[in-house]
Amino acid sequence: MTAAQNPLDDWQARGLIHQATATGLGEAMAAGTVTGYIGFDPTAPSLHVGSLLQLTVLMRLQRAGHRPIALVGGGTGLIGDPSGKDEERQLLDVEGLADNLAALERQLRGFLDFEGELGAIMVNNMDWLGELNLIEFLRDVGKHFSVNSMIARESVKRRLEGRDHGISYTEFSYALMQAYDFLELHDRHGCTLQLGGSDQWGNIVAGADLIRRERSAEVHGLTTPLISRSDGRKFGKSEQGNVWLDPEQTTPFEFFQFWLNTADDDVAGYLKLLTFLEVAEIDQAVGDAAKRPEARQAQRLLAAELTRMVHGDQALARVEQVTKVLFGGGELRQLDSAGLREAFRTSPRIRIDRVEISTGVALTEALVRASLAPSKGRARRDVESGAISINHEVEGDVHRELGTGDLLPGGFIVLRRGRKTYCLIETAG
RNA sequence: GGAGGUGUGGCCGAGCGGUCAAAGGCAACAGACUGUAAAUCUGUCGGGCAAAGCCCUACGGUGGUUCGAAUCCAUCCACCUCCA
Repeated sequence: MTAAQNPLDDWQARGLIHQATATGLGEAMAAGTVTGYIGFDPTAPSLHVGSLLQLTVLMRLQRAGHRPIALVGGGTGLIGDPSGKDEERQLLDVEGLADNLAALERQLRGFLDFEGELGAIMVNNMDWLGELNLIEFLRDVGKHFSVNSMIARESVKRRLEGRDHGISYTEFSYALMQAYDFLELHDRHGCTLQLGGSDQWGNIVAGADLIRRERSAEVHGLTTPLISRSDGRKFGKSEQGNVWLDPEQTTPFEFFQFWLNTADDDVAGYLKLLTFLEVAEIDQAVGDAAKRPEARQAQRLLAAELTRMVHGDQALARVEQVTKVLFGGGELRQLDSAGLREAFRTSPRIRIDRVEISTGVALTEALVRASLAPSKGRARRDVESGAISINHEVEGDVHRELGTGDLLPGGFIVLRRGRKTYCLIETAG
């Protein structure tokens, strides 16, 4: 582990800092090890790309020689954070939450180093929130919170004004829980820094205030900006919905493609926010890429860096191979069976009986079964408009049947609709 | 409690007895162009089939009137506006 350093200048240069407490965080970081935490909500069984920024911030903290704490909200998850929400949340049920927590912890462990002197720490706030005594909590913690200032907070105010929204006492209390988390981590692990997205600022400051009052200690808070898109749409969603870090939910191929499709205007910012490449290196790469925008080198760099970080070198290599075969030209027949299998490892696939193939399967039928078309009528229209290709060759005949002659080495057929939608047919039996 | 209005395809919105699987717009899908981009243009856009045709399902629910209903009537449901 490297000696502690102050990474704030670098963070500033990357645009990572949205708001920070005015106190001497930089000095503290230069002087010695700082322990900082970020909380992750167990609202889903996987993190998605929206959490990636927080994740990398913890990694940066560790790389700069400080100790990161990853907190999973086993307790707060039962309450629900009103920040940034217009409506009261559906309470999560206990079993679902337990599954989410386990998955979340598993993921987080993959990104941080838990070994050694400055090893990361994993905590679950259920461990202390679950044991709280209501009377004591209200006396010790509640006493430090003024309802007057709590209702002045933007996230609460919005909910008080909207006559059809409202906010329950449950969610109103959320800020106290999170503030208490900070205090608890301060006591348990000497944590003096809380990081988070810009929507967490209020909760973070509440925690810092609590610590100042209860422990007379000065602690720090820092928030990252919301990742935006130049076209104004919400970051983190593809056509298929959320982009998850779990390869079961979003395949490495889809993950890679998501980043590869980043708009030119966004790519430099994302590289700085999310990758560990040096700022100068990024500027250089983006500058070079701009000379030949069609090659989209900057997007390739971004996609490669993040795919490697989340899914590993092997997955990246596979994904790049798939990308090359799918978008680089039609050399499908040159690939041997193993290569094909590898290239389409992450593609959707269906099985069709070998016997069935040998007697002929209508193309329209196959398209429906492959989920490339919702109905045969639709499949027919797609074929007529030249959208469908078999093994990378456009097929315009509606009455075309798939037969053994279409099988690639290894017994596959590659069906494609449009440019980007694929399905692999495997034969079985 | 009283008066009135509205409910149409993923969304908005026309239609107000047959020619309506329902104008138009948006979204979506595909094609051309391109950089696996944006914009633009073109086509498609409920489902099925031996398909320029036929059949099924569909205009909030149910039940009627009619040769025939998204369109008329009754009733129920939902939402909205106004009055008190």
